[in-house]
Amino acid sequence: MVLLDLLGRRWTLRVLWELREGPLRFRPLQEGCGGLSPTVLNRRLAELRAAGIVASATPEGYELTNEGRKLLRALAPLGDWARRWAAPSD
Amino acid sequence: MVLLDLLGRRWTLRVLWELREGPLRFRPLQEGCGGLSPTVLNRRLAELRAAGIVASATPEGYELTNEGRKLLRALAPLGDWARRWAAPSD
DNA sequence: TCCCTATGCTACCATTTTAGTAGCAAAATG
DNA sequence: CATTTTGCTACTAAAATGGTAGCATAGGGA
Repeated sequence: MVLLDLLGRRWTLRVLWELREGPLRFRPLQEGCGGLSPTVLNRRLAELRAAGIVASATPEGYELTNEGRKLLRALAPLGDWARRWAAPSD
Repeated sequence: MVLLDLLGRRWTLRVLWELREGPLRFRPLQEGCGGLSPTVLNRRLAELRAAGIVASATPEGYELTNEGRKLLRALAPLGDWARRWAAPSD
């Protein structure tokens, strides 16, 4: 599972998550991720761009490609699970 | 997303993946993950047990809890996406 | 009993990854 | 020009991971 290797890196999933509602520029994205270092953010962006999941910075900022949006949709059930999981009263 | 923090650690997703078909003992699990160090495997197992996703070693070995199985099902669309993604000819 | 194996797990240290801060070059704005 | 914002890199320290060895316990023969 090459995918697990890519997604199984710190901040990768989080970056995708931050981009779920539209383009973001470098620094807003950085802050959205809780202020991760530009070093790592840039590395993750490079990896995600190489994988065709995130598009290079347009005038609007970084955004998901079509593939990226599909990936995010594939991740949706995970979000549902997480909500129930975070609520121990269920 | 606390979940992203947990899953966004090396080998976490992989460990879940390895346990998808049934219980595994420590060393087989280690080998299934490509020979990751027992240090990290043990840490990941501890985290997953604390999260209620993996059950402590029974006589059969480690296995997913009900929650863990649900999580794996939530991860299934991800696997589908990954297959298409890994095949650029699609 | 003793020996052998397998179990889960920890100690130790080297390597890799990430964090944290500063700062650069290019483009846009005034 | 001066200023701001852009994406991004350099640098060092901290943290995570990798790799190997080994422990304590439990079980199974001889």
